[in-house]
Amino acid sequence: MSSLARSYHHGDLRHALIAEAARQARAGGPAAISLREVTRAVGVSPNAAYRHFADRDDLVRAAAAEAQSALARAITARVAAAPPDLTPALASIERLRRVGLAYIDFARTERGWFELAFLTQDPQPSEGIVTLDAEVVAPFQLLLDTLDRMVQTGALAPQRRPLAEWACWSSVHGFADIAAHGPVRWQPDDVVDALAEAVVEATIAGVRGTSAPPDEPA
Amino acid sequence: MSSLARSYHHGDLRHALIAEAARQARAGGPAAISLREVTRAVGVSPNAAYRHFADRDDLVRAAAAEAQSALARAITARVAAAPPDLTPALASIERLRRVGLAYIDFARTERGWFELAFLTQDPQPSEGIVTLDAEVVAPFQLLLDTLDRMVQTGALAPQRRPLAEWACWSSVHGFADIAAHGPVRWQPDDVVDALAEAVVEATIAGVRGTSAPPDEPA
DNA sequence: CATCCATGTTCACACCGTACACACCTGGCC
DNA sequence: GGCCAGGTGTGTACGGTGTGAACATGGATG
Repeated sequence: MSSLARSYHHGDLRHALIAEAARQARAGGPAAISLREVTRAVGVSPNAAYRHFADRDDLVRAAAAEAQSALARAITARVAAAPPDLTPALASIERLRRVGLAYIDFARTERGWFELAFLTQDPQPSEGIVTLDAEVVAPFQLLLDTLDRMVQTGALAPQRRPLAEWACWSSVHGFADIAAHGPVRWQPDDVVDALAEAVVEATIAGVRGTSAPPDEPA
Repeated sequence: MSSLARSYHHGDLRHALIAEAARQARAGGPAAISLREVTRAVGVSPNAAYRHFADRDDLVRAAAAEAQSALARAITARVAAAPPDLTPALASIERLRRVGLAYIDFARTERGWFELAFLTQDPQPSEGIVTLDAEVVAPFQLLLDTLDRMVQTGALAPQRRPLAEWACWSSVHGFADIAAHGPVRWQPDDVVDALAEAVVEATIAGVRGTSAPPDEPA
């Protein structure tokens, strides 16, 4: 029952299907997920998937959760690699910078997962009005925490805290999308890097109310 | 030859197919464009499309151009409706505000076309390095013009002009995408309106470098 | 009138998602 | 131990899709 694999029942088909779906989406995005090909790769008949998912969309959504956590992991890794010898205020600002740059880099290097992670979740929950925090996903929560920490360390004036997450997420997500799908995509990497840095710095300066540097420090 | 329709040759099948494809994408986005259904609606056999497009993707790209010009029209209409009694500097700022809000509104009210307009254009042109302005689409050109006009009227310091288009486009496009696909989508309209306004104002202030509270721990 | 060729048609194929009926294990009952 | 129930995977089938190859048409051109 425990270590006997491949008998007739798979053992943990659900997770195997999700993993394979995520693998396929990595290259071609959500559209590249084929239910038949996923089941084929796992070595099971196409209809076996219907024992674990309502339909193809249901499988894709499960894979999307996987992609979101991959994004969250990329961000936390980059945040953890920050230099340790900073004042609390500067450290919290550095953290925001790293959240933004990691988000953008993820969109560029893992375009398929980025598309997958940002899929429209279909219907609003039956409940009447949804508080935003209710369906917040991990990557967004990381941003909220970071901004809160900036307030604690004095790097962000408390009256600037409200709505700051939208300004930050908008500009970083927007540039990430442009870098992944827009015209910027065909530019050389170092050009995109420079643009990304400029956008993130402008965003940080914008939420803090300090004026952005017109020139780039070498 | 001229007014004889429906004989055997369609007359202007190419444009008819593009129009129908755009019509289908309006509701469900690019994925909702079905080559067979498009040809069916136009009253022609599926493979007739292959006389005018290399494959389905080619048709979708043609429809995407249509969506882009619809976005450009929405923006110019909103810009044209600006109050006429403003100083040049204020008028140019008001114009930037209207470009941003029109972009966001288009994403919310014409989600399918918004997705369609922002499709990844596949391969970079055979030419080595592409200047960005080369493949600039109409909506982006409107933004560039607006920023240039702000410099002319003194509403934007010339040294802040470079890269300003990326800061603006990023945050506005990012919020548009979040409002169209992200969690914000399920919020009541007036909440989204308020957020949109806040994001646009923050973007304008950020680009111009105007903000009140001086708080510099650096 | 004869002919060319762009345009549209027909047939065929492989693939997809999925509904339905059936086959197989496995765990809980007697 | 034997048996039954039900969760899990299979087989078959249907209608949909994009697309290739061969064929038909009919308007423009000699």
